[in-house]
Amino acid sequence: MAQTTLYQVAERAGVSLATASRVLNGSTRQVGSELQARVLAAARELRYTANGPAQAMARGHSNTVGLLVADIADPYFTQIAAGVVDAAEQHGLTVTMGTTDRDPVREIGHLAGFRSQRARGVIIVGSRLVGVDGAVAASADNGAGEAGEHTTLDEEIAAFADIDGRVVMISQPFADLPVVEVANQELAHELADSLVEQGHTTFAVLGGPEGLATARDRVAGFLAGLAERGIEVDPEHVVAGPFNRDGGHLAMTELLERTTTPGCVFAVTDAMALGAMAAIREAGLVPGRDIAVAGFDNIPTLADVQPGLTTVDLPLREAGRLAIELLTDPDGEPVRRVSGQIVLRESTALP
Amino acid sequence: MAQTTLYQVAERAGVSLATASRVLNGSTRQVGSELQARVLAAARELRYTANGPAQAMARGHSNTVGLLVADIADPYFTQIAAGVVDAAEQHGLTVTMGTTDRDPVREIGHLAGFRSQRARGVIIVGSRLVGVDGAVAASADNGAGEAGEHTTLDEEIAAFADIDGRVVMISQPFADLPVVEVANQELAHELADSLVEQGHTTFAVLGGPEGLATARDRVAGFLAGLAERGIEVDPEHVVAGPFNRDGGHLAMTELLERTTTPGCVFAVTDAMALGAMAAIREAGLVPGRDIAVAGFDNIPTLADVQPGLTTVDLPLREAGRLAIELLTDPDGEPVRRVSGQIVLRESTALP
DNA sequence: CTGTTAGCGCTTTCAT
DNA sequence: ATGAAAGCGCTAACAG
Repeated sequence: MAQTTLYQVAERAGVSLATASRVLNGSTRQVGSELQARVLAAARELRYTANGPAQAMARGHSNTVGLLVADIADPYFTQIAAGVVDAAEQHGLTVTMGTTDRDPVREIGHLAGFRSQRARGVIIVGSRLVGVDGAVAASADNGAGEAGEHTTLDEEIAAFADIDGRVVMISQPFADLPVVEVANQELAHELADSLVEQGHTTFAVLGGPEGLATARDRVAGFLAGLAERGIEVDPEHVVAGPFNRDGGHLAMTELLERTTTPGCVFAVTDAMALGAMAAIREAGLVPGRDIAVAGFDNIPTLADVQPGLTTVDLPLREAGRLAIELLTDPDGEPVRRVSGQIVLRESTALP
Repeated sequence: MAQTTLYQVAERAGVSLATASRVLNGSTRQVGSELQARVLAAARELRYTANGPAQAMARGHSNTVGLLVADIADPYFTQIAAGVVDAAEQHGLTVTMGTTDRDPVREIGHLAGFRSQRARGVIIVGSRLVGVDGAVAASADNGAGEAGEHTTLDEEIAAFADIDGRVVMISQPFADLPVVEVANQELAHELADSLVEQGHTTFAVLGGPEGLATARDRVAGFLAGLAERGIEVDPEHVVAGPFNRDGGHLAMTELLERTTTPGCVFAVTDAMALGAMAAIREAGLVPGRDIAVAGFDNIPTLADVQPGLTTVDLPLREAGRLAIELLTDPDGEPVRRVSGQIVLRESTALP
């Protein structure tokens, strides 16, 4: 037996399709309590469940929001996603996921896919590579399978406006899109302050890829904080690497091969810090004793390990929640900002 | 300007709607290369993107698959999700997420939601509480907002069959549903073997909640492995607790309050092991030296910490991939099995 | 407050 | 191989 349709419900309740619709979908129109009760009863008896696609088609949009992240297995994204999914559920929205692996082509492809689904909006989670946005030609690809076409992010975003969809960013501003900003720069600055106050005097920085705004901001903020305290960092001691555990390992290894070993290393990400610590151990040194290490993000799993990693705690779930707010409240403040908190632990405690 | 419709494409290409549809949607029907080219060109020029909901309505189902997990921030689920999303993308499917927090009511609610979306299928990721399934009455709730109704998991699954949707499980069998099984019991058994071989003689077990099949299987397998080696575990030394970091902490704390301290503690989850190690430290002991600790799952973030945690590596991404296979290939073997690998590290190395 | 009636954009028989 | 036309289930004017 197929699913019950609204028509069947209306029939059984002895009302018109329109009335049944009005009762069951929370329309603004009022319905007499008598009929209302009958419709409700009929719906229950028939186990009526609305046909989403049909509603979406009639209304012009679904109640889906797309979530675009670089890697869904990364604790950073995962926490944001948790906030998004949570808030979405409260708003009666369902979230569909796409992973980009930081590939602008895939990003645009997913955007086209979400648009094809007539998503209410999409959330793009930061750490996008900058400087490649508008310039990238991508072959968009939707479920219907159409001819390859060339589009840019801007065009894709404009296309979203056509279907009354909203695109919001988390952590990385883009054009005039609503955005949940993370105080990367300020927090990195604060972290530098704290580290200097703890007594550290020589530093190195493990930055992410050049094009990553998040990484760049954290590095900049950190160096600025140091500079303010009169500490210069040898450019040789600022080394870039992929934005993950292996990147940290790589960068740290490279750093250790150079002559002077810094007293304290700041990795722009906890994951990178993890890799860095591994590299330090492989070099026969003890992280937290021979070389202090600090990270950024405060990923939960690391809260209990030894030595505790000094890092910056970010309200990532909250950021996800705010993104949904941005999406559902078109008239609210389009720029939300979340800050964070320095977490000092043993990895940077001086003997 | 609104989105281009198929009709506009057909018009511009000078063909019928049907022909345009056949060219653009990969129908089985053939179209002359001449017209085909014209349609393709028109689609490209007009930047045509199919209207998903319309297609879903006409076809009777969307190309969405629902993914149901307990907690999207948990590394365990996160890895599975990564595999699912990956494989789904390759099959041209999009995945929409729901979190249940192990609440059967929410589980059923999401199932109804996915059904309402006319999902092609849904993947329920294990660690469901058993013994409550068929019996739980839940008020399902779909986007259209209907009257509250009472449904059971079985009914919800049956309803899915009505829309030609498939429900598959990961890690926990249910009814006759296709399932990706994880060799929890066997691996726990093996782990016990390895630990005994390493020289451990007295054990304690930090199990999850009673109703969790995954937890139960791991405990059972572990105890069986020990028994086979002639080692009995005092029932007092098998303590249950929530399936997460805090649960491990709780259980370990409880354990430490009892008189005899075991030589080795097996936590059924890495997360619990983490909590346990914290508790051990709080008691002034050193995990890996005073008390050996082993976990299960091999969550990536923990690979680099000290002491390295002995655990069992599970091909979770692969499990996710297999679930999509189960969904897309109705005629394949309905029971897939993934095993894993013991990973011995310092946390259980005897001095 | 309730019912009638067009569509929404696409797929799919059924003819030709 | 191509086209005409009938829905898919629901919403939203538009009339009472």
